[in-house]
Amino acid sequence: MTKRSTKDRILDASEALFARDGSSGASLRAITQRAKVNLAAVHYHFGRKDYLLEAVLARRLLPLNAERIRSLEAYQQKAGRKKVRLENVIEAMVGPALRLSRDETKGGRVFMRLLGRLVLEPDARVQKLLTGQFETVLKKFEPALTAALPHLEPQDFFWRLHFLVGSMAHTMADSERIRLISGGICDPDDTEGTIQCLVTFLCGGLRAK
Amino acid sequence: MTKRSTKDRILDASEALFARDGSSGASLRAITQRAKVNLAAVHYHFGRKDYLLEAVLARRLLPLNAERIRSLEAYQQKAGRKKVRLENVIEAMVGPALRLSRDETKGGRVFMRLLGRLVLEPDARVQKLLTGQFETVLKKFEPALTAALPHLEPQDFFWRLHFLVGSMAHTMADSERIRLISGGICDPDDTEGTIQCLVTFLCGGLRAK
DNA sequence: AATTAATTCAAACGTTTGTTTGAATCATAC
DNA sequence: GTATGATTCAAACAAACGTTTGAATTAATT
Repeated sequence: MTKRSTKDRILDASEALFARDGSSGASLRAITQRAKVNLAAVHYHFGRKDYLLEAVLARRLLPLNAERIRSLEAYQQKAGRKKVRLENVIEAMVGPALRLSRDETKGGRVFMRLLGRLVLEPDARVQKLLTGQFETVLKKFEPALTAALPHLEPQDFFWRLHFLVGSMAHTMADSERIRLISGGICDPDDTEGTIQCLVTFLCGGLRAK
Repeated sequence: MTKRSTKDRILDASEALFARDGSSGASLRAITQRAKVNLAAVHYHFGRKDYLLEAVLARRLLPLNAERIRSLEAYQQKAGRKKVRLENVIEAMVGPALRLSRDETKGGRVFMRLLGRLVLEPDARVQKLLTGQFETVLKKFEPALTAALPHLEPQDFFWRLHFLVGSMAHTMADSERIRLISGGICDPDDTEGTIQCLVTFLCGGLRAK
């Protein structure tokens, strides 16, 4: 077991504490203490607390969105000249995110909770990063989505996309509440089952008259 | 124009700044300055910062959930011995919340953004208040929901309820993003249109095979 | 009008915050 | 092995934080 670098240890600890306590609630002292690292190391490697938060975000988000696009392109290749089924488009969109949210070796739940919190944080730099990433993904997905939903007017299209994002974000960010309110009937650790359930729900909603 | 009481001014300012900066990011000094009130007034009226946050929350949440239940009961009365249509059950659930989220005289957008942030905040007291309120509402709605969705297995039932909450919360909390990503096509200020669009989507998702 | 209670106020309390500094330590290359 | 650059470290910085205090002021009651 080779121990992780200072930079990675800081990123891991930041991810956990930003997620738990919020970006202003998590102190650099708590972070460096958890990372077993000197306080000044944060400023040496990342410059400022703000930049640290951005680095935490980018580390997971860029690979995630790359994976989404890769997955969509795989479905498109498999469909050949025919259009991709709605179920597959949606799976390419929410599948990678949900799998990441359940993969503890890559931040998993912790990162998703952080992401959920940051969506509503009005910090300008964070927002720019988030919406920039979202628009990149949307641009890739929009043709496949409109093709699969030809009868949907633009207004309804965008609204339902908005609702989709809400369901997805909530499912990724808050994985334990469902276990509680369902009295143990639902198991958020069953990743593929959750994805299938979510895709069914979303396709039903997207296709609704 | 009779000016509002100290207590109300503090609550209003807290609501705005908690929503904008988070519960730890908003300082009591910023709050009291905005409320044009002495710093110590917060501790005099609310005791501690934590209690202030709870008071902000309770002020809007208790009336909202009362209104939800009242609305459902109105639909039940109108339906007589027949069961209430799914569309109406969902409208009773999301309608009052969305109307509140668009009513600027009652906090409106500001409160909903705060609510969205607090859902992912693990503060024990806040969580207890939130889940307690949610369970009260769910207990009232569950019979009507299962009656309107008789073929749904319990597992799917709870999952879809979870997805519903996500769409609803996201729509209430983040009202301007939709305008941006839709290029102005969608108008979040059209409250009743948004409600109808959301109800349609949710019913489609809930009924999906 | 006098007395009591409720409220507001300026000032200070001790912590904790993000950030900086300059020396000490480590690794690498010559 | 010595010089050079990268990294770590303990210590300190000023600023901002939540909270407390006790006197001043206002409102309510007798």
